[in-house]
Amino acid sequence: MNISEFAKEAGVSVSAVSRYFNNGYLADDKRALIEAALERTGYMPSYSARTVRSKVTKLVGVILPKLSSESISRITEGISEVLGEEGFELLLVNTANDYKREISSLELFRQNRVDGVILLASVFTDLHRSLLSKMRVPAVIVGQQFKGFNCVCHNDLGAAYSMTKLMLDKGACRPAFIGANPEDKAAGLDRRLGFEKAVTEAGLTVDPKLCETAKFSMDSGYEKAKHLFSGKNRPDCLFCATDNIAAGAMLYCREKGILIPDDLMICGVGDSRMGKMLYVPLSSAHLHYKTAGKEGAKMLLSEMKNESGVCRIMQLKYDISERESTARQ
Amino acid sequence: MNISEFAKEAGVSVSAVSRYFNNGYLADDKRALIEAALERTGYMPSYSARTVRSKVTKLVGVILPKLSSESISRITEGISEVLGEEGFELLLVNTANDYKREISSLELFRQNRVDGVILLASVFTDLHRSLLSKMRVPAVIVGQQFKGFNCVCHNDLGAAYSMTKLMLDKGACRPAFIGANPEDKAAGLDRRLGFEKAVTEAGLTVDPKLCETAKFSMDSGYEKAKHLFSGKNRPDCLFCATDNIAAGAMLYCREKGILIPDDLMICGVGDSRMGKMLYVPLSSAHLHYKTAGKEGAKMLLSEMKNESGVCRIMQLKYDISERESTARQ
DNA sequence: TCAGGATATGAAACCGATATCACATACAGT
DNA sequence: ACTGTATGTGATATCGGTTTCATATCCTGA
Repeated sequence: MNISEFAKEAGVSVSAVSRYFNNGYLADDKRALIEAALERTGYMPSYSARTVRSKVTKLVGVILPKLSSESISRITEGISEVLGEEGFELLLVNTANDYKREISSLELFRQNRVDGVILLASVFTDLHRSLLSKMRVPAVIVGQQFKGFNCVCHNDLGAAYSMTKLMLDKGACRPAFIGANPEDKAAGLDRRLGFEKAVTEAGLTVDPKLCETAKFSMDSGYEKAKHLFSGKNRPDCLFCATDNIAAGAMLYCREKGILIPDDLMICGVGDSRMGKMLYVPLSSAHLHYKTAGKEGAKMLLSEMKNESGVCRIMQLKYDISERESTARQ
Repeated sequence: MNISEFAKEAGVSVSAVSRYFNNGYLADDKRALIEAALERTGYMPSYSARTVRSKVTKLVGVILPKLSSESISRITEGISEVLGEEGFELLLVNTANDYKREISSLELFRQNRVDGVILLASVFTDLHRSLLSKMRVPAVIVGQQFKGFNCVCHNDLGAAYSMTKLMLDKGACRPAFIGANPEDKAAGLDRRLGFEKAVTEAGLTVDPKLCETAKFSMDSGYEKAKHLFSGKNRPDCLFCATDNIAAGAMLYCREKGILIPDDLMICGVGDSRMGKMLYVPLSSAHLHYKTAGKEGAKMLLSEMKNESGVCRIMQLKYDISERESTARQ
């Protein structure tokens, strides 16, 4: 059933029906006629038809590298909360860390499908940049800083620095590092730089043999920890770029009888629910993921309202959650 | 730029452009002309305009009660994987466990916005039923069994039964229970019934004083465990409806020096990543969440292809992950 | 040679809404 | 009485595509 059939059924004009759904001028008697007919027929205006003419989709495209990750799902929750309040729905694309899908989703969103785009991704390339600037709707990047675009990001360098410093201040002198792919500027490169800054500032040198690059998984953390402890120079503290990596490393320590924090202090980033529950509660940098999602959504909303054109960058603060894994005297 | 402007720019007819994007008959020379103009202009056909006429949205609505939950994000990942392969996008609604938003989303999806709907919800009412049957597109429910509709669900009763039996078989004789809201048929009622079945079969009786109802959170598990241990009749084994609840209970035990598994065996349901990493690794029923999502998506796909009209129910099996928390001799 | 299918084409109707327009009425202020 | 503003109305153009239709050409096999 379309609007003209429905209008006939209700005994009003097509325009009246359209006005009913769009808060235009409408007399009460017509309103009642329409409501009665609505009861009888269950008519619903077609979303795409109204979008063709009005150009308003009330939809925001969200591109994610993964779904079942605590940090990402928290960010998404923040996004969904803020946009939901404003009547926006989410068109979600899970790229499964596939570069091609990231690109093809950005292409997809050029078909006037969405009023705005929020992009979470780990590695940014020139192709991203070119597609983002071709975009006809506002876009916000969450979790990474990408020059020339609207961003909400964390202070990854600071967080890594503080956590490493925390351990060095307690007397550790052979710091080890398990990080992520340095092409990922936030979780990979910046956290590495933060670690290195703290080590250097403490008057120590970064031992390349005590630095590993892992994937974002517990298994990978376990393997890299094994590798770290196979060398001669045994570390006495370990900074991991994520809590998951740290959890894997701790699993290895538990198996091998390496005592935490006595033999090895260890900390992560992200302050996951799991970290608090490990056999030794994990010290971690608390990043405000949900806030990042919320702020990203707010930034997008304001971009969608006025075409400010000014590019904004927001960096969120972090907190230090100190627990037993670094509780050495 | 619209299709007729673009057609003029490319030097072909509007029909030719439409055919180019829809694999109709088209001569190679026109194809080349169009591709060249595409390079020059970056033209993209409007999604909503094509949807008005063709009725195909290539979109599936997914209604979730929450985003940042491991089980739900796993299900969603399964859904997204299968539908993504078939070229569908997800229109995601996070209801934040708000009953009204569940209903309003179902309303939303009646505007010809999606080709199908997947619904995850905890509590089902007559209103859900009535809206689902008014739906003009196929729908599949994941995680609950709801008579008369397509469902993919877990064997919650069996899982709870097996986990409880596991502990009783090891000699426990004062079984306790921390469950979820019984209006949630799957995680609340069925898991309770499974617990009760195992207890009764073992020749024991269910002690109401050893049965609590918690929320789906660690904090709530902690509180309910405290309450359980405040009574005179101390339990020697504890079945929790979720791993999160179990983790909270274990936290309490750790604080109070209640030894696991010696003083208290404990197990959960869901086999979360966290459960394996707790200070005593948690025994749990492994539910195949991602598979549930995948199967739900496949079921929806087949419904969207042919209007079978037959209602199907698929119940997935579960596995038992036995770990130290029930390792009593 | 001719029937008939596959390929190819562009004009025009159509999808189901909203926006515009010209116009009607009621009522307040001058 | 006259003007201006807010409210209310329905016919119709319009949004940007797809589908239909009438028609043309090429090739194959009988």
